[in-house]
Amino acid sequence: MEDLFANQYPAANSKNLYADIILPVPIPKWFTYSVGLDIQDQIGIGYRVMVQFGKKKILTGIVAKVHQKAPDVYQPKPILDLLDDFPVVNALQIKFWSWMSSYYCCHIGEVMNAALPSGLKLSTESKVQVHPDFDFDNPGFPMDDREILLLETLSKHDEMNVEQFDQLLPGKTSHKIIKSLLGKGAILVYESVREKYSPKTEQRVRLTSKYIKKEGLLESLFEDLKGKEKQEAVLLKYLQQVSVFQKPEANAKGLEKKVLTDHGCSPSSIDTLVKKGVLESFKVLVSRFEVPSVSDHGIELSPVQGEALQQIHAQFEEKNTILLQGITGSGKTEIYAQLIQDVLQSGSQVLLLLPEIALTTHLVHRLQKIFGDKMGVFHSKYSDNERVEVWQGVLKGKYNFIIGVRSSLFLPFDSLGLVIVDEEHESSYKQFDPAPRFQARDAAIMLSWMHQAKTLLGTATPSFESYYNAQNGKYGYVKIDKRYGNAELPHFFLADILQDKKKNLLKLDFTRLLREKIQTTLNRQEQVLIFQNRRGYAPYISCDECGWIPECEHCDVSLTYHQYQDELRCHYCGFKEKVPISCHACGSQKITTVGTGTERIEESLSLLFPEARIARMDLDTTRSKYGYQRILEEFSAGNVDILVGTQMITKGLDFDKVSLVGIVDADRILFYPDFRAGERAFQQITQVAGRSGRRDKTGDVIIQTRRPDQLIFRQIIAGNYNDFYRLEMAERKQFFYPPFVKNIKIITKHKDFKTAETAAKFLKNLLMDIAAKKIILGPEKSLIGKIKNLYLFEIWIKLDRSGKVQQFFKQQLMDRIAELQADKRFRMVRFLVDVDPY
DNA sequence: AGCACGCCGACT
DNA sequence: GTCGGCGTGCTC
Repeated sequence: MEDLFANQYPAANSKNLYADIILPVPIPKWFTYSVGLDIQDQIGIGYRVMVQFGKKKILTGIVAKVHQKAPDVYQPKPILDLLDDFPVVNALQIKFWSWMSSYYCCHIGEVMNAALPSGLKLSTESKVQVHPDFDFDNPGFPMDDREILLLETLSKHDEMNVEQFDQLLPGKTSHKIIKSLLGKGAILVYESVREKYSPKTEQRVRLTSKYIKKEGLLESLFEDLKGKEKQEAVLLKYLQQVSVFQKPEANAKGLEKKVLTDHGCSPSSIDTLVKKGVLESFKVLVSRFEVPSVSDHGIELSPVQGEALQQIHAQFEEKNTILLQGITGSGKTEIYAQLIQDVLQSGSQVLLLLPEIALTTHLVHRLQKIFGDKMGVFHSKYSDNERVEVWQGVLKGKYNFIIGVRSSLFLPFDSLGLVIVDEEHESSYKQFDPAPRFQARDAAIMLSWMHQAKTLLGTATPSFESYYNAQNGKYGYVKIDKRYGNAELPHFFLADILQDKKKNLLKLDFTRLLREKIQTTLNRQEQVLIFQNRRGYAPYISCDECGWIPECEHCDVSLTYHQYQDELRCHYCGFKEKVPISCHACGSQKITTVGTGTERIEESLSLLFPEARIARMDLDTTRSKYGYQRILEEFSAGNVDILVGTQMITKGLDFDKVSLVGIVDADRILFYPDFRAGERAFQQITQVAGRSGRRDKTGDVIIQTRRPDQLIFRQIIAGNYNDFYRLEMAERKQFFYPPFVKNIKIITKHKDFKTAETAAKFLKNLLMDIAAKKIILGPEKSLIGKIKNLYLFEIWIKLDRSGKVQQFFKQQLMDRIAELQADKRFRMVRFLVDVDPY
């Protein structure tokens, strides 16, 4: 197709204004378009524009920069349309995006994709129409059956989109036919933009004003309605719900139609009254969020909390970021609430980041009670329309306090005063796929700095990075080591799995100690949490005769057995298959499950404690929007005695009746081939242990392990973070691990093993030449060597911490990757760059 | 990432 | 012959 806008170039160029546009394409370039005279006065940073990209594609992008520097090698295309009266994105956001793209080595278009709710990203679709000049009886060219079918279908509709034709005709033939018909002038093809966000509306009715203004009219109306019982009922119901004479303004607001129909009024009789001019029907825009009532719950701080708050205020005088280490149950929520209130009163905005799992819990409800409709919630399970509404809410100043998951960093804040990152150690703050592969805690600190705001990192078990920064004075540091109301820390017990096994005391993965403790807890009518960080029934199944293990066809992993659906599943690509009846290698029928997942734990518990009510919380039981909430509510209502779960149960559960926490297999957490394994084990065990015992009760924690001699257990039990930190840090320093170096991981991905490997080797050689203080490890096959039929190789880079070195190296790195991708051997290789990987 | 262009096999 | 495969180059 020819360039439709070729004739517009000269006019658009006459005043030489250009705009750099961020487009949602993964191309590491800026795209400069010319700004037409008609929009030159209006256009600015953050406006959405429509541009032609390539030969026919129309995209919406965001203006990143307006300038007068003409591109010297090409003639820019004009901006087709300015879509907004006000910018949807502010200059600070653009700055934040561009920081993120350069720090995390990705394209700014990818950041934009992550940042904008897709409701704001207008897309175009190709529409097809019969050409107005086309005459069916006299087409002027011979038509085949498919062309006739297509044209006939098309003439029955005003317009159709290309996807509809794909359903009409088999295969991909429709595209071809559309093209040929277009050439013959029988049809028109054009791009149409569609706004995806649709506001929610509500149908309401009200009494027309004449019945209120004119006395007696209503009485005579009832006369007229005699015998028409249904209509009479509608009217009576309305008058009962809305006191139209006492409060005329109430009538103006009307009544939701649904209220009438819910009370048994028929929709048709309502419509009749509307036709008669008695009622009038109208639509109003409503929010998708229920407005919680603000109950003026004051915030009350205990002396310990008050003391911590004082310290925070004092340290914010000098430091921009503070690490608040408060043990589980020390009441960080109240401190947050007080800080938030102070900042809101000064007129600034506040962002509170939470890991996704913690977002449905009581913390949100607590804060909602205090801050009411000033507070917006941004959840990852929200629909796109809901996200747009939160976005608009921030933009219009309806919400000045947002509590949300990591993507809420991208909301259009213009004057943040405080960012709080709760559970700052949580590894889910790191996004891996897709790019941008950002660490939300670190990005929050940057965002905060751009707003000249303060950042508070809260946790019971700090990440090594944050603790290190607190120790060396870069961050402030405040510690609370008393539980709220002086509740005591739980008692820890180590249960030796191997010992019990030898003595035949291990039953279905449970040691005698854990079984006995569960029983006594149940007898006291208290609740139990059982932690097992592995979902499914069993990690894998295996043939007793020859040891054959079913593996995924597309990935380099064994399949996990899920008993509930009686199938084998790949946790990496979602592949499923029926459980084999006999071994594929030797034909034996003796196939048994190996290892233990949450499903199996649930089953074992029901065998060991048949009278107990047991529930399970893991990815499989919480997929739906309110999945977590349902299980948590059941648990907190006391309808469940034992809750089994993965790390999900370590977050935000605050239940008074939990007095026992059991960790089925602590070794699974500890012995993991990763330098952070120790740190993670300390955090996870401490976190889950913190769920045991509240207020006046002291809880118990049972850790089952094969290696009770491990030093880390003693440190966890003593709550001695400091000792643990010191020892672990010495090791990290010795072996060049973060926070002493900056890690960058590069993954090459390709469908051939050899190509993926060679690409990685070539890249490594190129990287060795970069003049920067670094250590390069690999390439090595990834831990999981193949995922979704793509082979994976990894290169690890340990880089000097200085900002200058990092910036230089990253720039070089991206250049070298571009260089390699230009080589046709590696064209199909994907290079993933992961800065500060987990 | 899409998408069009271009050069080779297997069918009416 | 042509239809349709996917290698390769480009997008302001």
